[in-house]
Amino acid sequence: MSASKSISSSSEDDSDLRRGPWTLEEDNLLIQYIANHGEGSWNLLAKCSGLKRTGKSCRLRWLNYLKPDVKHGNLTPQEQLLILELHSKWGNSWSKIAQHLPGRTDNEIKNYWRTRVQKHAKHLKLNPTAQNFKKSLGPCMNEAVPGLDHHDQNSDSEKYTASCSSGTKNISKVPQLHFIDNSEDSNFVSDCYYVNNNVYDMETFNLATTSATAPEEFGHSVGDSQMTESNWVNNNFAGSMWNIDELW
DNA sequence: AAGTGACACAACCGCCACTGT
DNA sequence: GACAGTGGCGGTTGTGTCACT
Repeated sequence: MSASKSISSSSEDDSDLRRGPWTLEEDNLLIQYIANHGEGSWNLLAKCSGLKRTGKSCRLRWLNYLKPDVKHGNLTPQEQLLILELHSKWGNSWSKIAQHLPGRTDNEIKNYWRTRVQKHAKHLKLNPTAQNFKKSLGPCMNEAVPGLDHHDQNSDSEKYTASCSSGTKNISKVPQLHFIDNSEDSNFVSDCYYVNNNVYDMETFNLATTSATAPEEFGHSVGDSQMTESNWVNNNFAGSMWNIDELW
């Protein structure tokens, strides 16, 4: 957008646009502008702020990275579980899922799903979108969620304890759901989730714990008898089962 | 120590829905 | 009612970093 460019054609406007990673300077410009004028009107923002970016790009940068309440850093086990739950419920409606994970963006969740969950599902020779995968997740996940809305409203701060923590990119150091490929580890039955010594059967999602943990140990009261074993997902599972040291 | 492969993340693209004119 | 513009969403790709050989 140099002054020397007096000839303005649409193609030239396009070529004048910056792409690729944002610089610190651009970030500051965007932050400053939004601080003064607020969010929204992204195209106008893009024009008036002096940024050589599209409105879309500005919006994306702000929402996914610069916005103050955006959490950076690793997804907590609770968040990971929630994503699994919500995805089993809503599919790839990332923005919808993101609404239930304060501070997390749809982009981040989408990335998480694609890079980890989907990949591991592939290793398991399951299509996460396929019927059997959903089926295996669905019943217990759906059952595990009844309090979901209510969680969202009441316990955000306690449930979502994600911190920005390290800021390092070494995600693998964080406790995560482990999807063990049985082709590599013959100790595991096929189609199982393996989480912290517990094996979760993909077919029924029964808890076949190797640590002799009875379902009732999760200390929940389940009104619905058919979901007794599955409710670990939503209750103490996340809170008590995850132990970084044990996992690593 | 160097090279290679895998992984995670940021950003872009295209499409769709909504709103205002 | 039709059209144009804008914003939002989901899918995809490119790049940088890390781990392993």
